[in-house]
Amino acid sequence: MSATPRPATILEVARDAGVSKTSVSRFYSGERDRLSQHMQQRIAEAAERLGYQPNPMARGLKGGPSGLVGMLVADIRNPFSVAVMHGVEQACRAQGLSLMVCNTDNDPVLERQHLALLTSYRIEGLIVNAAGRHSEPLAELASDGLPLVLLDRSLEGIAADEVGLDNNLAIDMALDHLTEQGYRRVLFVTELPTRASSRQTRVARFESECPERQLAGKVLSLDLDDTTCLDHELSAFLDTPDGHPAAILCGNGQVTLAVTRALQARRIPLGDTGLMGIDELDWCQLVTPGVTTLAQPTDAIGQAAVEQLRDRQAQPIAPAPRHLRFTPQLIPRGSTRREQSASTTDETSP
Amino acid sequence: MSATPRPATILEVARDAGVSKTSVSRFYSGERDRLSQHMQQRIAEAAERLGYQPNPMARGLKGGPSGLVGMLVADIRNPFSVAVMHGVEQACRAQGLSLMVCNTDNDPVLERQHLALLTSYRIEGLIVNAAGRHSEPLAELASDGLPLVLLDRSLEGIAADEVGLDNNLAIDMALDHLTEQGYRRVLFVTELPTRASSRQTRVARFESECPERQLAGKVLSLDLDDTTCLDHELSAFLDTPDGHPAAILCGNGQVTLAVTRALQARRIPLGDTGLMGIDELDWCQLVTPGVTTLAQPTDAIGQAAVEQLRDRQAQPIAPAPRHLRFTPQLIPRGSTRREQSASTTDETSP
DNA sequence: GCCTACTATGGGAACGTTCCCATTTGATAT
DNA sequence: ATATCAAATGGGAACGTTCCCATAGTAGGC
Repeated sequence: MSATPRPATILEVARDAGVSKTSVSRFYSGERDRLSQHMQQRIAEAAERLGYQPNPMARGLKGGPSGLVGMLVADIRNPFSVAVMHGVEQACRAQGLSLMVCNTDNDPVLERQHLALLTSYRIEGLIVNAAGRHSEPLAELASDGLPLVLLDRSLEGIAADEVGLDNNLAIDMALDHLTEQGYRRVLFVTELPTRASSRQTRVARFESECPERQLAGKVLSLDLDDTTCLDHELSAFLDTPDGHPAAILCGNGQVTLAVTRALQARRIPLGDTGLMGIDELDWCQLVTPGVTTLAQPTDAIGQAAVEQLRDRQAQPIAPAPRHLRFTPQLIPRGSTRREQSASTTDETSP
Repeated sequence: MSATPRPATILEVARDAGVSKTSVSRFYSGERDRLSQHMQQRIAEAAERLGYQPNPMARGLKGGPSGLVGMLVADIRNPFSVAVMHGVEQACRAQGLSLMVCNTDNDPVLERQHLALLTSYRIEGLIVNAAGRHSEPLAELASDGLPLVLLDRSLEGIAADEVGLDNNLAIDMALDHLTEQGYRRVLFVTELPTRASSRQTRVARFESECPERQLAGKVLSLDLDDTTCLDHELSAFLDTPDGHPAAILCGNGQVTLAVTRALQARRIPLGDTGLMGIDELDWCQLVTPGVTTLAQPTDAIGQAAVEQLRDRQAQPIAPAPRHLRFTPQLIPRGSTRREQSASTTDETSP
């Protein structure tokens, strides 16, 4: 109905309090200790009266700190990303920072566009969960000195802090668990590893560790949109029993979902054929015997990312990139318990 | 390493092109038709050369259009919210708008805070999926003339556009389906309806429609954190068989998750006891016979929200609030198919 | 030829901050 | 006393835009 009533400005507060705008500015720029008690009180009162709130636009124009942190998420519909984002949010809140999240939908063009938006808003740091192995604009930003944290992957030619799962450890834990449960053949299903370094790391570790454990390991990397391929490869793997119990290890939540669907479509009971996934999901305990997972400490990861940003900001001269690797938590469930499917009773007795 | 190289300004472009900054400004403010062809070309070239990009801060300061749309999400971990958000994003992109999303975590204080941030960035419209029934700051914003769209709920004392599910229709469809499948007793489980109007609408419709269909309806509203309450009430409902087949209707995805967990903990097979949920989720087809759902057209809802915003922006004088109600899609699955377990009316089987 | 009207351009004052540089105190050291 | 210094405050020039209001030219109507 009415036109927007212009919010109070610093000048009005200053007039109302009978002081200079500089003092009010100081009051709001964390230089309160330079002001006398008396002045602080008068400013606080005037500001309260007028409902004053600093205008970040004007602040940003002049080059002051924006209190803004940007976050680039490759796929907002990935529960892992959302969970980490939640951790990031909490940490930002605790630090008095505001978070601006952009979803790139795995599209480099969008990424570029959002990056432009974020930088134009003078973000003080950027947390990236990007697609791809390489990003020109990101590299540029990093070399311009913008504090940067890479989530769950590294990017070629960018020396930035990295926060994520300890991928080697995760694979080791998964293989240990599967070995313990008596599986001797493992199929590692992952999305295209060319798209993310963490996937590559996992694949590499898987390939080097399987022999160590006398496991017959095989890697299947695919585009999740192509479901026929998954079906086909799954059949190929499962239809050559060779007497050894087989298990499938899924590289992330999306894969776990796709594989579980495929298995269910072929009416393959879980447990007998082992199933294990990286990333814990809502439904993992719901689908029949439960799906064993390696849960990532998403909150901790998000929080650590913000902390890294702050550290780097505080440093006058950029320190060497640090890599933080978190330990996953094994949540064992029925999908990797063989004894329950009593058909194959073997060496291990209760 | 190096200090951030200051991006080019409008003045530099103007100098480089040998024109005035006003002309450059016009070039970027959608007034190109006021410029001669020759001038347009020169500006375009100079801008290209210098990699110029308008600074939205400075633009926002002066009061120009920000091209920004804000979105307030009550709970980012709710897949429904994320799905709608995705639709909103797409629509914004198509319109050349930027989206700024804030998660309020169902906290009024946070909501207030984020609202302040968004308004300070001069958003041109706001899409709200808020917690609570009433919001002072929101009401204020709305009466100040900010285009506002309420997602999936209305707010007391706010006359804004609303976009969401046709709740009455949804309840009708659910009850029709359950009746058809032969269920005669229905428990409607919902989160606290005091928190959202859409929940209240659904409850009201449920209560008025059950008698019409000769259904024995009962409403259970609860705080999802309190799992013991759910267990207890579920027992009470299911342990008084009275001979009539019973079903549970879940008010949203979170409830469906909680109820499914509870049922599974008590080893109650689905289908025999009916289960149906509003909101489609990843796992609904995975958990054993499949969970019947009413899927919301989330993309369409998100897109409609942005469209509403644009419409309202275009209108010089605020039109009467419009309410857009979408039709859900019934996805029937095993959890509401009785005949399959019709052989045994026995409830406690291994 | 002169007034008006319109088109294409440019100058400069905002917008609300921050921050550099005063200026005004009062205290302390010489 | 005077010089020095720190603490407390204020004035005013940026920051990069937009937009109001000139200023030229150019055309048409009388």
